[in-house]
Amino acid sequence: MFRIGEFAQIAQVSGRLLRYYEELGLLDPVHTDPSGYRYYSARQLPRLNRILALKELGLTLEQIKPLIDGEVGADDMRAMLEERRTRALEAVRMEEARLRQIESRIAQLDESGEVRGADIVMKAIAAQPYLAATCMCEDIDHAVRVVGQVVAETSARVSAGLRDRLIVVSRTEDSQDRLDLDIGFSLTRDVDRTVKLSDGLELRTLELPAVDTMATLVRTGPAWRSHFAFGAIGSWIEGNGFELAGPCREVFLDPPAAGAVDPIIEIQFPVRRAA
Amino acid sequence: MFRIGEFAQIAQVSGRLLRYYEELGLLDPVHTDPSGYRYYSARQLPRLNRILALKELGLTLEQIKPLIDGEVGADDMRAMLEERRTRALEAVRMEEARLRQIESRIAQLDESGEVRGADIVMKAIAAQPYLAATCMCEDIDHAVRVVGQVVAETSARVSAGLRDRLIVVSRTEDSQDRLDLDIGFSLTRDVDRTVKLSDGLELRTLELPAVDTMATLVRTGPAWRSHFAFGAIGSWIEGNGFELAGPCREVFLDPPAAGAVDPIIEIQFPVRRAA
DNA sequence: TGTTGACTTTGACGCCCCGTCAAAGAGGCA
DNA sequence: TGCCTCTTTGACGGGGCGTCAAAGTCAACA
Repeated sequence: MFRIGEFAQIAQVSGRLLRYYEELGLLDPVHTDPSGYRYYSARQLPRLNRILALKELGLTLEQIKPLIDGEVGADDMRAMLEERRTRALEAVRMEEARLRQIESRIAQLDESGEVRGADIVMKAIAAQPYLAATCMCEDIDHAVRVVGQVVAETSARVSAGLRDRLIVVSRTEDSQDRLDLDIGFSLTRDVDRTVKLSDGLELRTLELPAVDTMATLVRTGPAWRSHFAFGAIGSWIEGNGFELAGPCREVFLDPPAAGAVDPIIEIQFPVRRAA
Repeated sequence: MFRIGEFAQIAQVSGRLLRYYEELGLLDPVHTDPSGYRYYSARQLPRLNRILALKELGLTLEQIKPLIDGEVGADDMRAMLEERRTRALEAVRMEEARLRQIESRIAQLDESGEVRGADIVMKAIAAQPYLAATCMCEDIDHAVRVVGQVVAETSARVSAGLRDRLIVVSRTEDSQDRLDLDIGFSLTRDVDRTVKLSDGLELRTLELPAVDTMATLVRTGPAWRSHFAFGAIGSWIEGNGFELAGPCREVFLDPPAAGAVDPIIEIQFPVRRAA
């Protein structure tokens, strides 16, 4: 029979923990004397160790309680372990991703003295209805002009209420010299209609698919500077063990009406873990 | 200018989080009207995203605060990142170990329907002074007799106060058929003396070295059953990616005086990560 | 102009597993 | 008897918000 201090020392735990486990009904002392002193026996060590071992597996004390009381069959035990395994695998991957991100940033500090892509964030984006015109543009300036045209004509022609935010989707490959774009607005309601604009442009309803892992970066400034943002996000994707998984999007978050003042644009790249 | 709900939706965070960050001084709304409504601008997204990105790296909000306010130079930033990298690496290894343990237990359930080695726990053991006799024993029975002899003669001959707990250290290799043992007591004080016992045995002061990673298992029952416990701990070590790193110990936790009643023994194996 | 109904406010509690501190009592040694 | 160590109960804290409650605001529609 040991008092709590000695027992704690043998088991390499704190007295506080033993009291807490008693409170939870996980491990009662074999005897408590009238003054309140707790007494433990060496024969309780296997039970305590079983608790600690299960805790190591990542189970909560709540989950451990029925397990050590033998109130659970092998099947339930298996199910719990399988579930824990899934979570643990997930945790390993998350920690590895975290590690890659940290190392990527250290590398950036080392080579440039500053951190680019400091504000790249991964999100999940839900599917959304989309009313857009498809257009092959010669160059950036051409694209900017078409965007202005679409904004102006759409706000005039399309009834209010279903317009939400201006989005440009770019299916452009690096190798191409022309830009393959969709230019239009995401919708708040699911509407099916077609709108003809001037210069042969035509708005059609499409659906922007959901993307679970979307690398996003918010930038501002004139259009020709978007080049830098794309570069940053590209090296971030590479440095963090991802690869491109679809066409990128540019979401205009600020007043899309006034084309003059610096727009705020969120660039979105669908990505997946590189093989 | 967005109200909190819309801004939260754009940034894919909760309103609660935005209020919390304001409370911490991480991100103030651009404007708060007399009724208390908060208003945010799209231009605050980069700042919010920077916070979120740093949080992804595992920094605490406390640490992030000076970083986004630009009150920290590149050197301090580097130091923080290096420190985080160390921690992240550690976390990866811990999660991997956890995963191995879980999988090892699932495998045990699959092949035997029960979990052996359920109560194996890793501890760090500090160095401790040790007063012991070295003895080559023919077999287990011989060892048990010598242990009884050492216990009886030591408790009679050695002054009280420096005796603590009976420990048997076994340097025996699997291939050998004789047991190479140290049998003696750990000491509470550092004493240097030699004690002669009968049958040519001699107690000398040694030091049990500290072990950082010690796999331990508490068992009870007669000596010949220790075989099973050793088997369990052996397969645990293998199944969890460790390997043996030194002589094992048996620590008698119960009254070492009475040799008859089932002793409670903690078996300790020094281990290291397998290469 | 009133009435919804959706949104927002502050405030508080909860979570998970204890570490840590405080004040007061108990046990053991000189 | 005095003193020192150990133990008791009780409470707070922490990290990063989620969640609920009660009350106030806003915009749209009848």
